[in-house]
Amino acid sequence: MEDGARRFCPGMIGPLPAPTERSPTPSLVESAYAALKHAIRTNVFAPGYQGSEQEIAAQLGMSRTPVHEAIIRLQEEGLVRVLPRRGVVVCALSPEDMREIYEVVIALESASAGLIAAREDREAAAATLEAANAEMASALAREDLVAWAEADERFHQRLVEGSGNRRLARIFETVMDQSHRARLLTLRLRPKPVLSVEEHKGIVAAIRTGEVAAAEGLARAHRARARDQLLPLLRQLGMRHL
Amino acid sequence: MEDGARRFCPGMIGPLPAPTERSPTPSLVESAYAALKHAIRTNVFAPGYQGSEQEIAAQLGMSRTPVHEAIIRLQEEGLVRVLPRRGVVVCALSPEDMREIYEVVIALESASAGLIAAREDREAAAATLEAANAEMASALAREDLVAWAEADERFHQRLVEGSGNRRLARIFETVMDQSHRARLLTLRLRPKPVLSVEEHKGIVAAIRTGEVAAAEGLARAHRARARDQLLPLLRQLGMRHL
DNA sequence: GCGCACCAGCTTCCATGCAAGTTGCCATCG
DNA sequence: CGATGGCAACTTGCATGGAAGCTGGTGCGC
Repeated sequence: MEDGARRFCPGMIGPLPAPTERSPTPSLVESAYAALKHAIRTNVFAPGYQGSEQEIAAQLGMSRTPVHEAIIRLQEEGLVRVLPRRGVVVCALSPEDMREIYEVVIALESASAGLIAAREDREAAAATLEAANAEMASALAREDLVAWAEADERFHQRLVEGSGNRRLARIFETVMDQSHRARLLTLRLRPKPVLSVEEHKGIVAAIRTGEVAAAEGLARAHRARARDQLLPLLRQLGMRHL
Repeated sequence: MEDGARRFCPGMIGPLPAPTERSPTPSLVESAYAALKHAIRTNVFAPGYQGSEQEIAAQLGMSRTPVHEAIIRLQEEGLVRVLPRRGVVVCALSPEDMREIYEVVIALESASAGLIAAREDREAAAATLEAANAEMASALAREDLVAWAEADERFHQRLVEGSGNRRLARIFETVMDQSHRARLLTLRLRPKPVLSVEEHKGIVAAIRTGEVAAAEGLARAHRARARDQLLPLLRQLGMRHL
């Protein structure tokens, strides 16, 4: 931040989060990965953005190698694509992509809800879900859409983490990373999400009573409704991608 | 294979598939990735195997860089782990891991079966599924367990590909790669898989008639039974991992 | 005999250089 | 004026060398 000569250009990632901090030696690859992912998630690198590793490396103050390796990871996660000898581009999402993502999310979340409902210690998970849901209600009452979205993300994150299945949670996280931008951008285009809190309550209730099938069904219905609300909106807006 | 001077050593991957072939320039990274993945899947690199990039690079006849990048991809897929400054080790699977994998597979496959059953062109998918199932029956009649396993893999692969959801199929493939070894090694320990063909027929029938819920339920039940057959076996054998 | 500090060897991490391939511009020709 | 050939700039692919760090063994002290 204090590196005087550095000019801000469109698409600037900024220097490394904390170059001089005493963290447990995060490797440069790790830093580049985190910075790039953050830049993509927050739309600093918009979909379709095309840049060279050289240029990104310069912005991050490191050489091409760690940037190259970070990009390989991001490509594996479906966030960017490397065009050989042409540069790296940030992947855009078509409505078709969003449909795919919703189908995967529905499968994972409903399975997770069922798994939690079948656990002995389901009450603990239910409590943390309820807390996140309360934050959503509070944010909605304050008309704070950003806080609502963050709490909603927390609710769903805890829903999959509560399953006790790390693989499932990791896959979910990857898919959600892909669609983060889309949710962010449509946040203010959608009708106010008043139904979510109630539907979440239903899921939590089914988990509490150990009704596996009900928990699965409600989790699925919740996402299906959200999908049916979002997809027509995207198509209607003629969003070819993003 | 004919490259005379090359000696076979334990854990030898073999030289690149076809060093002089006129393929459309598969990059060295791609070659290394494919070779390593194959070596892991076929147990040439057994779980727990620990080696250095240098050594692998020498076996593949390339420098460290492409090997390093291939390993990053494999790590992202959960097949290996890089211990900084210590080398790379092939991940082992605990019974716990297998439980996780089955849960994810059940979620993805049942969703996929439902999606196919809801498609207009479900008959085409049903036909290819039926063909794979016939190969399974034939192999079983010949007592050819390896052929049976290959056909079974094809059936399930087509089941997820038929969903028309590329992300779902890719995730499924990654998870199946992780568990390929385990299936391979327990193939001869399990009772003969006589039920599979019949259960597959049930799934295909439900798809044909467009019974979404039935297709989902049967796909789930099929994998759940396989899991309940395999997991106790693994624990019973005291398999701490693999 | 036992424990601890040190050191040698090995490993990945990262920077850099060269090579190969693609793009787009520009001069040249029809 | 339009089309085409070639060249220059820029890109990633890959090799290699130095730096930093972990491990395991060795020798010293107790």
